[in-house]
Amino acid sequence: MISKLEMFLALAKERHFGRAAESLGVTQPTLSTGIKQLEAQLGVQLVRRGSRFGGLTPEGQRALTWARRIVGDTRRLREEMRFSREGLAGHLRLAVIPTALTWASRLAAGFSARHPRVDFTILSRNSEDILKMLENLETDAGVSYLDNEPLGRVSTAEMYRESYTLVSTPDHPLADRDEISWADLGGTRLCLLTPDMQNRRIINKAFMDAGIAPVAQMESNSTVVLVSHVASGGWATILPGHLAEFLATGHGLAITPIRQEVEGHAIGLVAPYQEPHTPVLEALLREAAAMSRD
Amino acid sequence: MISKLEMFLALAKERHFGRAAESLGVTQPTLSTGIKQLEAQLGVQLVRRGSRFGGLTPEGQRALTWARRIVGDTRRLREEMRFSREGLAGHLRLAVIPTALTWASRLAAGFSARHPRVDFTILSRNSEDILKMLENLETDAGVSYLDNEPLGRVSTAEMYRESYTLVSTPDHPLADRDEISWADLGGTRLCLLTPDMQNRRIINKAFMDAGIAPVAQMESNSTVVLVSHVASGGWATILPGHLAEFLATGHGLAITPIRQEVEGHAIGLVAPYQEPHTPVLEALLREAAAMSRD
DNA sequence: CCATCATGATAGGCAAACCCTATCGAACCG
DNA sequence: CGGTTCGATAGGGTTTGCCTATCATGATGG
Repeated sequence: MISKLEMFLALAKERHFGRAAESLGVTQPTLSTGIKQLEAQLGVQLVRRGSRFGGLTPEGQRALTWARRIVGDTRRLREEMRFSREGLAGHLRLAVIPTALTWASRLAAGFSARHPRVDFTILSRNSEDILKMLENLETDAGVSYLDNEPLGRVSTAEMYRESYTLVSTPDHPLADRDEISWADLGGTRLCLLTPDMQNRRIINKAFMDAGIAPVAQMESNSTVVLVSHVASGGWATILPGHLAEFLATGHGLAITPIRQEVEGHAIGLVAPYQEPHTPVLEALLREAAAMSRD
Repeated sequence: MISKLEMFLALAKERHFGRAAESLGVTQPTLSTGIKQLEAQLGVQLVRRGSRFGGLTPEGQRALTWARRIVGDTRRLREEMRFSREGLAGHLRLAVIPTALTWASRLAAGFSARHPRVDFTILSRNSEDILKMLENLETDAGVSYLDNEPLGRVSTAEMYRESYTLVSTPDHPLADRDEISWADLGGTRLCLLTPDMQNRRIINKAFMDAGIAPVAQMESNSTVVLVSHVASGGWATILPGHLAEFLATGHGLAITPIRQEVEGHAIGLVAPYQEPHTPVLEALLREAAAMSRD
């Protein structure tokens, strides 16, 4: 039964019988009959079929929600038992927004020091993808904005709050100011994250609130690109303070704080909501919460 | 896998291999190997074994929580698919505190009128048992106090608030008063519910607050017994107003309201918390919430 | 101290389920 | 119309599941 549900999840994700089968390491006929049996057991059609995959039926959509929960909880059960057998050990997958990568790395390093037998995969993703990955069981936890988008059923632990800085070459007209405001940035040639990043949308909003239009003449989904462009001259970018410091050191760049009217957006760990949590997630949430107190 | 988890649930409940097997309709060796396989798959021992069942290990306790969720969600998945196939039809099990039985019956009757193909089992239980039954998947929903005990992870819909009355023979010294207070009941020979019922504990507390000691000379877990004792003469009992009216009519008994200082305890539907709910539970919760507005 | 009982584990055999390879049939594409 | 993609179906070997029968171990009691 559970293996059928896993097949169903794979099919819903891949939207293709062959690829779904391959992703599970079974052949296409196996998956095909598996789905058919699942439909027979539940007594409803889950998948629309023509001569190819035609999407889920409404019942299929509904069943998908339950399947995710059941399969997710089963994996968590297994994981938890493995932990009680081997102690905190295994693999943790983290999906992180680009501007929080240094914090995620600190989080993982700290956790790793305490629990040396846990290893990590850290992926850079935008905040929307992170939520999708949590839903699809493709990541164990995320690091993202906590207060800005509907997060759904998740547990969170705040790690820090963002404040922004202008990163520029020292000869930039604003570079020697102690502090600037968003409005000061009116004519600056900027290099910013792509609009699928929430950070970019926050910056856009800050510009709008200041009554000026954003002028992103160069976009990237990587903060490394932003800073290397700034270093190559003629550009400036806006980054959270901690990240600016990390990336700009050694390149002879100037960092100028931008005045903040309200408290910055909270950033922290996001994990699928469960009662109870597995021991690793519990420990990771504690570790993340501890960082905010430093 | 899921069938193994069901075996594990049955074993945890029965605490006996043979009976657990019987309750599932399999033989004892089947269940025995099933548990053994589950332990092998999870890599931990779940059950302590001597020559007989020796309780769950700590890992087993932990696994039990997950197993309940996984098996419960699987049943809900099946149920929901059945509903999308056949419409609202099937069987709904309700566990109800004795003093709310008439309301539960109204709830079920109203629901039944709207959804004729759903039938009911209504069991009278104390509030503690109701929570246990919800946990063990032995009932689909309960009707109980909402504001008094830790309810755990449940959804609720308030139906009404209790107010108490004295039920007595007309010759009782308090019977002709418009309203009495708890303190007035000092010397009365009372017939009350057993102390495992929360209603009784509430009454005890009311007496304590009024500075008098409860004098229950006759106890029962059935309100029918209470009222029939009152009718047989020489006794009085305390019941929620609605129930007093229902049970006392036709027996020539007097009903005297007891003055209430604060708003009465909320009573309502209690269902396992899930996101999303199954269609039946959704409908039942709506039906229950609607009753409070009448 | 031995006979009996209760309880769970183990062995052997049969049936069902599972998953593979091979193949088919329908839609789509140039 | 020939080629290609995609999912369904058929047949067969292997595995799993469940049953009956039996065994091993403590507890119970005379």
